[in-house]
Amino acid sequence: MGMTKRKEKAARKIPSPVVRRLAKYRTYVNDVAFRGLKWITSKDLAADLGLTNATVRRDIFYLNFSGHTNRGYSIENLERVLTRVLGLHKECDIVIVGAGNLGRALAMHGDLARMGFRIRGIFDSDKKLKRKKVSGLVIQSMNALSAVVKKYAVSIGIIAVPSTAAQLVANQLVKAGVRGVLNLACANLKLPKSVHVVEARIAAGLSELCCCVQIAAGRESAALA
Amino acid sequence: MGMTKRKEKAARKIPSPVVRRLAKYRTYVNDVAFRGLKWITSKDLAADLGLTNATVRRDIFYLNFSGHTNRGYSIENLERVLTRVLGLHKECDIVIVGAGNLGRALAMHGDLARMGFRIRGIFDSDKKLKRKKVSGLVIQSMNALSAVVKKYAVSIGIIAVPSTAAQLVANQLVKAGVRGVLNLACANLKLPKSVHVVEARIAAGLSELCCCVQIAAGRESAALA
DNA sequence: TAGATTGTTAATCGATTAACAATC
DNA sequence: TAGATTGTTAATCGATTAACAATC
Repeated sequence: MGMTKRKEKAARKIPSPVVRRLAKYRTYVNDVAFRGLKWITSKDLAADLGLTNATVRRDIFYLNFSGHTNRGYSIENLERVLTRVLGLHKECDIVIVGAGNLGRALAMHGDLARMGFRIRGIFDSDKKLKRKKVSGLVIQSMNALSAVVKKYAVSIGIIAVPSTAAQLVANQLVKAGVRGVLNLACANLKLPKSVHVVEARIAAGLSELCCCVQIAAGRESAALA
Repeated sequence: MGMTKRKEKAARKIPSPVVRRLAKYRTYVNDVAFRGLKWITSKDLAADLGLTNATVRRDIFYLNFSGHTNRGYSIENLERVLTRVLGLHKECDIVIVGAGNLGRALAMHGDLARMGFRIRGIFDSDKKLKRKKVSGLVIQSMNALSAVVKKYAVSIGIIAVPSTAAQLVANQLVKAGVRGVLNLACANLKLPKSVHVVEARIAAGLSELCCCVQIAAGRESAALA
């Protein structure tokens, strides 16, 4: 294969807790770069993100990226490496299924465009929405999904339909050929292991918070008693 | 205190990976209850959610809830216990900050109302939106936030503003007195440890998927070579 | 009864953290 | 130089899984 030792090292799989933090690091360095900073230490990065400096160095170790003694990491270079590792250095084609409030909100979402996600189509089974426009895109019927996914080699689909329809839509997306799914619905999707699923956890996140604040409240009243 | 041994056991803190799965279990049992099932085994639950039966039993063990040999768990009772543990047995008051597309989409979101989340206010700093209505609620200026949070003892705030404003809004929510924050923006919030933060991970989730599908694609082409 | 399933402990696995030599 | 900081290994911690007695 002619691969150098160095490349082999870089290619080993990054554990998903680390990937999740890398996305945070990228948001962070993006932000501090904008504010004009040039260098960041593992200590400062950790403090700002609520982590330990050991975790930060361990994570960056996966990137096969080097910092400098006494100065830390070059923000510009770290941003470039993180962007590349996360696959954000090239545009990424996505589709949105569901043109209700949530789907339309995402289609119009500035952050996504800024990060290089290109929305190649928005679909809805509701005939009444067909041919209406959202953010420059014409809403299409579900029949058109497969052709669009193939035409643009779309790798990621966003599910923004009611939870009752989520599994059905997920199946259609997978059949059409997407490799990853972002699920905004409150539903447990059952998909082949080859397809990556990320939950946006809106409803589930609120449940979790509800649980946490309840426990916290209980502790407080117990402490007062 | 007169607490029985049993109660003490139930009160011990549930680790957050477990809480996250409990929310999944609840969605699941809610669904199968609707379909008329009465009993579910740890084996079937695990298979449907992509877990091991050991994990399911270990998790339910935290609930201080008993199943039945040979039959598994009563779906009705499990649903009740999960609902209570997650704090969804009583209505939960929330506010939404940001009345853009995303904020309005959430305000109109059926799942949240169905789960017992009561939206007590929607706020935006944009004067042009003031007094407009969303889903029966009048959009209010940020000045009104604190009074509403106090009046209804709101414990959770949803951040649906552009990422540049997220930290500022988070600070305002915490100052107003919320105990938990659901963050829909792509920003790393820095808040007191006493405040629980859950990330909806829309942009971050897409990054993660982008990273995963890219690696998967690389593997495939490597396999072909 | 034999088989299925739970409840619970102990073993395993993986992620985080501590430690520290190397370096500037 | 002394001090700060990285890169990397080893130790620790916590979560998941395996195992199995108890039970129906």
